[in-house]
Amino acid sequence: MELRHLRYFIAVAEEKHITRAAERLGMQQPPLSQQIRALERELDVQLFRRKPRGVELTDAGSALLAAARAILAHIDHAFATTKRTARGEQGRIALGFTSSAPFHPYVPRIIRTYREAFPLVSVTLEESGTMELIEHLRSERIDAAFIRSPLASHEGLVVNLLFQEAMVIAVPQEHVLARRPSEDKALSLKTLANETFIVYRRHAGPGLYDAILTACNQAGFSPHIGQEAPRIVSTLNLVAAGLGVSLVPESLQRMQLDGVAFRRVAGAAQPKAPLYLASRRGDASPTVRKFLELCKRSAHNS
Amino acid sequence: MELRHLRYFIAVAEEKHITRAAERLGMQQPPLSQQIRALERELDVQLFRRKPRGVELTDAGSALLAAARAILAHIDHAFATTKRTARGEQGRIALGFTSSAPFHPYVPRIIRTYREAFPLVSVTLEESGTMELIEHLRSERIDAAFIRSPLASHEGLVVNLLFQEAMVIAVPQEHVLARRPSEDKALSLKTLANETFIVYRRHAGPGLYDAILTACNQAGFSPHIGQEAPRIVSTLNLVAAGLGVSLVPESLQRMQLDGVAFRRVAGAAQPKAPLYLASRRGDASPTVRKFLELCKRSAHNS
DNA sequence: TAAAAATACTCCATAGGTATTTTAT
DNA sequence: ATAAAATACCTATGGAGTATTTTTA
Repeated sequence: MELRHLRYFIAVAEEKHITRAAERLGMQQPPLSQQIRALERELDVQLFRRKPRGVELTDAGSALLAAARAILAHIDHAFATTKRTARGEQGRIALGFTSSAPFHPYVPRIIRTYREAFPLVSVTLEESGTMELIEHLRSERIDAAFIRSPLASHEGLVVNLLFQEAMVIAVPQEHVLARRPSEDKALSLKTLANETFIVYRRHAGPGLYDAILTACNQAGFSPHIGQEAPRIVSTLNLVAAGLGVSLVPESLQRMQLDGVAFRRVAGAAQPKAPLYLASRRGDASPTVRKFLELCKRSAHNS
Repeated sequence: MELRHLRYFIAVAEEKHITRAAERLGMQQPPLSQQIRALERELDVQLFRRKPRGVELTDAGSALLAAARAILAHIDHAFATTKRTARGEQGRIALGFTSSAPFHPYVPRIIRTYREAFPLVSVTLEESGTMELIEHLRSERIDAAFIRSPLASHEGLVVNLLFQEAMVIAVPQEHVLARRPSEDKALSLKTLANETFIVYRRHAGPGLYDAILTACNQAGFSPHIGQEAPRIVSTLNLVAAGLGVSLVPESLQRMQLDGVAFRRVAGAAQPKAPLYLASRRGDASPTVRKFLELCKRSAHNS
């Protein structure tokens, strides 16, 4: 059995006339008769009754006609889906986030833009610690992850810098530094030299931890590290509870957390928090490639 | 595109190895490679990544694999349905009845037996007057009808006698004939010579009408015809109302209608009510043919 | 008897086979 | 260096064409 048989069968069934069907198919009557008979012999079923002015479908032929059309439609559909998948227009993509990433305005914007551009791709999102995200990337549980650490050393992964944003000082609302009147709501880092710092756990993702240490060292002091929070957002809860101060990406200000005051860092040397996109090196999935392209384009245009 | 391409594609996708897939397919590697490439060229999609130790599916290939399996299953299913249809095991059949037919015990039994033997055939039933049934047979609204008139003259239809059953006398319960004590509950037809007869309308189906007239004529009188009922069952309602007497198929006794008494016909010459099965001459539908065969077998065994 | 399908045959396109080269790790 | 896929070329099956016969209302 080949699709040819079904195509020929449909033509004959529609024309009720082998000679006319052969014309429509651009062939001669005898080979068409032969193929129809071959189909009937293979199925061991009479599909047409031969009449002196054409042919007519038997009951079995009618049943096959409906099915044959559905089968050809099924094939068309399968081919269209295959092509869309090859163009990255259809499929699945799983994305990971470290907890601070969704606050960066570009990240939700990228996701929204991607979903609008590729509505047939089902997108799943997962929030997790940076190290877990790296592990999930390797195990193909996710396809790309927004993280705050470069971690370029990881074999088989690529990490691209998407954005840099300023870091801001977070202090408890009741803290003396929050009350100090200030024209531009800025504080120099040096004023924090004797404060306790709340940081994001280094082994859960060293990016921000190292950024804070570097900034303090450049400001001329080595910070006193207090509690280490398991997630970036919990850093702010600890600050709100009065356990210390921190330096966090400025986009976290939109959390509107009671008990925390934010202050810009005074001076020219603004500490920066990077946002990276991690993915598998050489990932061949067109879906993922299209997503990475979109992210890089977005980063470039900002 | 031919089914060959899908079959080959599935084999290669499952083996992840063109050479092994070729072995499994009983062919050589180069033609298989060629067919796979032809499929990729036709779809304009890369389905496999060639690796030094075999091949692996691309995303598009995975999408096609699932679809290709579904398509082959679709074809298998279509062929099975076609074969069952050719054997009369699947499809539809529409049956008609004149109103008295369902009371004959063999008729519901035949329908039940048929449905058990051919559970995939959907059976629809319709009750109507004999002439309407004949018309619906011609217009292919129904495929076979149980009627009480031979009507063999109808061009293009075949009418087979299935059963003969005795006719019984129906008299109003309060009628003097119903009260007359009788050993065997029989009455001779002659005792009805002066009664008014309720009959089933001749133009709605002449079978019973003519049977009654013939029986009375043979008994030596010409019956006085009163009201003509539009359906056989309404004949009994008119008898119950005291408007006359009638001769009806004995199976109608199971109606248990208040106000009507039944009496066997005394004597050797029992009038008979026939039950016929009408169908289109040369109906090629295997479904219908199987049903007719079953009916004839049932009639023969009774 | 006439229209259409079936049969008998011929041809050739292409699926499949054989031998070899290229590729990728 | 090696396994596997690709390429080149050849063969032959069978799909399609031509001529004719058979079928049936």
